[in-house]
Amino acid sequence: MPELPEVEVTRRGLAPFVVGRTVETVAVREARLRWPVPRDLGASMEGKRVEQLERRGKYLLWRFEHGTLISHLGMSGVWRVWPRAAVPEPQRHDHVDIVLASHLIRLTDPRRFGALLWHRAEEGPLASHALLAGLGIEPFDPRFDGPLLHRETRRRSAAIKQVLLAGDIVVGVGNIYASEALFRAGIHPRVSAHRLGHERCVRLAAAVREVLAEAIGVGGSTLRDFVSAAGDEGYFMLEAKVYERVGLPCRRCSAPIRRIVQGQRATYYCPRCQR
DNA sequence: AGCTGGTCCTGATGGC
DNA sequence: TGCCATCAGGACCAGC
Repeated sequence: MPELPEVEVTRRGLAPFVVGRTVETVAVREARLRWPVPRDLGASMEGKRVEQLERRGKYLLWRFEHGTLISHLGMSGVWRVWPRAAVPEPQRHDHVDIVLASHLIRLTDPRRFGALLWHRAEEGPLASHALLAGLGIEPFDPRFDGPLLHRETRRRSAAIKQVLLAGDIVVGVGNIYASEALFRAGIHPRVSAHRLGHERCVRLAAAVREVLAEAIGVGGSTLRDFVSAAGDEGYFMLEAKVYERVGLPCRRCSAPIRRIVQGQRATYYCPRCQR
């Protein structure tokens, strides 16, 4: 399940092969994703140079002068890089190939929760795109801190776990790292967001940043294998303190970790360390 | 077979 | 009454 760290590691892995390169051809062979991949994607990109590869939340943005390829990995999406001399036969869940001079970049997404859309520059600023406009602040933006989190949660009565996941205050916190960040901050996942005091918001903001940064570090250590990653290990995870550890002893206090369901999603926490 | 999950969408609810 | 922000639930999928 790609969370922000996976997307960021993907961005760093792809960038050397993509930025400053010109797209030769695009093949859309399985257009069914969350929304149909535009058939004329090739016409939009072929012969054009990728200026930058950026990330906003969990969206990966291929910036061209005249537009942007907006990509989301959903639940199971992976971008892989192949030398053109060694490209394997397309498989069932291979959706799109982007062919550059020396490498081919392939999007695979079995569950099809991902997205691949084209935004023309003349439509207006990318940040105003419907998918991006409502996103919260980046966790590594220096403006994201405890006071901001405190201010933004005053009107939110929902559980803090679900407010983190909503992504309209801070982006990039998925189901795994929401549990992990709350454990690190010592906050019970069911606490109403607006009940959190200033001090606890300071701790939670720091925990979110730390957990995500450490996870990027873990994924970053695999970057040297990014091209033709033979192991197909698209995802990675920080050593979980609570995630999927129901019944196991808390690594800090040994109390059994609990599993609850919030918004139809699993949450894990330590009943003694988190209040 | 039934359960899982990230995000968008829709429709309901709440506050003013 | 109306509006806006927030909230809850449903839908989308293949793989186990």
